[in-house]
Amino acid sequence: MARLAVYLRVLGSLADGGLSTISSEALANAAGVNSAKLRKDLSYLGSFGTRGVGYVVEVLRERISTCLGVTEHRSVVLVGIGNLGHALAGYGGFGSRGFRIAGLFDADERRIGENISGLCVRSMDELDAVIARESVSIGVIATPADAAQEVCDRLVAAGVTSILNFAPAVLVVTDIVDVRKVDLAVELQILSFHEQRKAAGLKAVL
Amino acid sequence: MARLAVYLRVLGSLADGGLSTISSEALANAAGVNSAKLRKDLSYLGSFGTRGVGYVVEVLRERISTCLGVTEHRSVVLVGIGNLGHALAGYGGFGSRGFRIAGLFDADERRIGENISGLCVRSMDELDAVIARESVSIGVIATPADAAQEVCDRLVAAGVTSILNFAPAVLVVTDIVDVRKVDLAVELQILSFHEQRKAAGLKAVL
DNA sequence: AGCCGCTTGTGAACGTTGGCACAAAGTCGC
DNA sequence: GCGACTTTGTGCCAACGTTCACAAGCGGCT
Ligand SMILES: NC(=O)c1ccc[n+]([C@@H]2O[C@H](COP(=O)([O-])OP(=O)(O)OC[C@H]3O[C@@H](n4cnc5c(N)ncnc54)[C@H](O)[C@@H]3O)[C@@H](O)[C@H]2O)c1
Ligand SMILES: NC(=O)c1ccc[n+]([C@@H]2O[C@H](COP(=O)([O-])OP(=O)(O)OC[C@H]3O[C@@H](n4cnc5c(N)ncnc54)[C@H](O)[C@@H]3O)[C@@H](O)[C@H]2O)c1
Repeated sequence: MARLAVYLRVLGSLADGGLSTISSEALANAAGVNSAKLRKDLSYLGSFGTRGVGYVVEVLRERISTCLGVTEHRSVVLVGIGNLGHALAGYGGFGSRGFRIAGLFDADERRIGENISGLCVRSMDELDAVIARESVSIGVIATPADAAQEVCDRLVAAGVTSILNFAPAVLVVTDIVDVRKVDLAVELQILSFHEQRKAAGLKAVL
Repeated sequence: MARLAVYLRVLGSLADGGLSTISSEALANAAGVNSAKLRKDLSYLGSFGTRGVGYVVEVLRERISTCLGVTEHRSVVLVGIGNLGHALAGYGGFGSRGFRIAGLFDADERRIGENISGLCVRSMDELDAVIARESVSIGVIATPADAAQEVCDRLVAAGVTSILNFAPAVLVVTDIVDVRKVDLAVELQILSFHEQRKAAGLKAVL
């Protein structure tokens, strides 16, 4: 479930706030979901809440972390260090969530060697070696759409089994490989769709 | 439905490729979905495919565009011009999908006046005026998580009714406002979760 | 013109997800 | 120690999304 990750993030802030236990009700509010749904989600991981009190924040965090598999730090490679790639490479949110950037790669010779917050942009030739050496299982694609499938194939061939794709392209992969895509334009169009609906509703009222 | 936007994008490439009609089967493959699902999606917009032939690409594009409300160019404002904000501001994908960036805003005085591909970073003081003047209905938040709710409130107060949030924070809003969030860490954790499952499955086989 | 094959549109079955509501269980106060 | 209150865990149902399967409709071919 996608919501587990959100719970984990909220629990993080709560732990920083010094709270040691929390009820499903409160956590559900903070995460923006129904409390019953939250309890059902947690019940998938086993039952370890204390009735009448709630959940111990630390225990819960650890349990969810284990389930998500972020206890052992996973390595990711980032391919395509353009506009977006730079932002991702410079983003601190990777490390704090249990992910390590094992390498930055780009096809453009001029970018190779560039240093971004401690990491050096590498040539695509080194991709296979780095993936094998650091046993990378996740690849992030931030290249233009035309190159996405090609890069994807290379990543899969090198042993990557999960891909996060920012390019507006549909990737075809073996079914042992998981692909998630983030498409800004799609998100905006969905919002636009709702705007459209709102406007239509308004007209209907008049 | 979120998939309409994907269909539209795929149709765009197909139109560039010179194709004039397409069957649900082919379009479904290109978009990575089931053909029955695609037909059902399209049937929501009315029935205008030709049996035995398929859909006329141009008609379909126009119909979906109208439905998504991207025919009239929508304006968006972008708040928080840091790492990510720069990438977004410099991204060409907005204009080509029917969105116009009406303004870039940041709280940091040092960023104000900065020029990013033809757009000038403005002070937050001008936010309300720009939103009103250009009748902006969509706001994009790329500030740190702490500032997200505050910025969100300002956007809503100024008249924005749809928000795309990149900050890892849960926003609370009136229910006339739509919020979509893009959270990189959550995406990675979901992939990590599947990796975990794969590893567990592997162990079960042994 | 009539038949044939292809493709759409949709009804019905299915699995999944979300939400209510309540019993079980544990804590806190007295 | 006991009762009352709080909160979890879950059974049940409704709604939604997905998939299959097929009849109806259209174009092309003869
Ligand atoms: N910038 C954004 O805000 C944004 C938002 C959403 C989606 N996207 C998408 O993300 C992708 C990247 O966007 P961008 O703005 O960073 O583009 P960009 O052109 O700035 O960067 C693309 C990078 O990919 C590299 N590249 C090209 N072909 C490659 C290959 N075969 N192998 C390895 N590297 C290769 C290029 O050298 C370049 O550095 C695009 O598909 C874009 O549509 C960008
Ligand atoms: N960089 C990434 O790849 C990435 C990926 C996913 C999510 N995010 C999230 O996106 C957000 C921005 O990331 P970033 O890397 O660009 O951070 P950043 O620190 O580089 O940029 C944040 C910008 O927001 C501005 N800002 C701060 N408070 C503000 C306010 N109250 N009003 C207006 N502007 C304000 C700052 O001046 C700064 O320019 C963060 O929440 C981050 O977690 C970033």
